[in-house]
Amino acid sequence: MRDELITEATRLVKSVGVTAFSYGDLAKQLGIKAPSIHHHFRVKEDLITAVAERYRLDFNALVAAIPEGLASDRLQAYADLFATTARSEQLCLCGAVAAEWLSIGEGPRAEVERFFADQLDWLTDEVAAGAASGEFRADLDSRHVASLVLAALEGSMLMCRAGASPDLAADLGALLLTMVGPDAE
Amino acid sequence: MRDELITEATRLVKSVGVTAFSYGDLAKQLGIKAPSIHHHFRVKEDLITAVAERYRLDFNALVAAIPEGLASDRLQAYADLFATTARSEQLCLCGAVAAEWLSIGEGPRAEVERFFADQLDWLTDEVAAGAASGEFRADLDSRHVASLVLAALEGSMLMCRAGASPDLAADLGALLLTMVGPDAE
DNA sequence: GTCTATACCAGGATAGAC
DNA sequence: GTCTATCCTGGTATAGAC
Repeated sequence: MRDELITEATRLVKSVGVTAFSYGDLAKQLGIKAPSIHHHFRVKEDLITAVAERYRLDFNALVAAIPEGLASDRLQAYADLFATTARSEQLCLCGAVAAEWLSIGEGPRAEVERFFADQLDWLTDEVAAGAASGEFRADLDSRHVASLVLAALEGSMLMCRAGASPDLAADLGALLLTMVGPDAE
Repeated sequence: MRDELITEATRLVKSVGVTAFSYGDLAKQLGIKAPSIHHHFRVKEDLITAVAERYRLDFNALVAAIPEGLASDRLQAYADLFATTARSEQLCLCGAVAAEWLSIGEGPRAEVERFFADQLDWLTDEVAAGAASGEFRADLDSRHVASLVLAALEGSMLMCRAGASPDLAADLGALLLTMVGPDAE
């Protein structure tokens, strides 16, 4: 049941946001009563913290499962992870939580910071590897490029809700690969 | 007073989000009582709509005031508009509203869509002009590049709250200019 | 145009029975 | 581990006086 609560809460946060979802919503979805949730998560902040932690771990597992190969293929696969979320009209969980930064507690904040740090680390390594192998242009700072990729993917999910194509995240991934490729011009 | 309400509500939404701010918070800041606000905005959705509309118009005015010159200078000035917001630990108002898309009404949604459409139109023209003049590489689709710029700037504000440098938005602007420049390699 | 008073509802959280 | 009952708080909104 604890797992199911986290799963459903994750879906709700990605859809409506942290403040806007209630224990009542969550209980209704799972066929239990709201106070029962307090047995598993004493206060709402504990639940959000657990949600963010599991999201980070699950996401890292998905990233780790990206097959070896060209850096460009791996980065496109990475962008597609976000594109999947965007197509379902949801946000990256950590993006949604970050948007309400001042309304959440310390626990969730620490998890979200860790999520972004993990993503930047992975992307930085990947971009650096592509540059080292000659697959990408070598005159750019890897960590800056990594930040650009992550920021663009997070932002694209916001824009998907406000009229942009559901394929925006995937398209931006492809465009970024063109731009970092050595065949500019 | 109506103007002051919109000004203060804008600040609150950019800081804590739409759902998390109340008429009570707003009233306290302005030294009046919460019910007085209903005289100016019958329901909260009306206020959010007005906030989003004014933000869009004001932002468009700032963009229109960017001096003529090189496309790269103009784009960097554009990025700096977002960087200013990021440095104050706030979000783009429309990014914040978009993050709570399912909790807001039709009025605010329409305004936010118009905001993003306006930004994409301006950026697309600017990128196309830079490409036409030889300032930027010409093999990229202007509208895609425009989407990338906007998504990256919106995303960078989220990341600023979660540990990223306050200068991230400005840095990404500079990086994007390097990447679209004709001097790749 | 702002106030007080108030209605009304919803959310978070606790206590204690089963 | 889930329930019912309950408390408290805070939020939106209305009515009507000033």
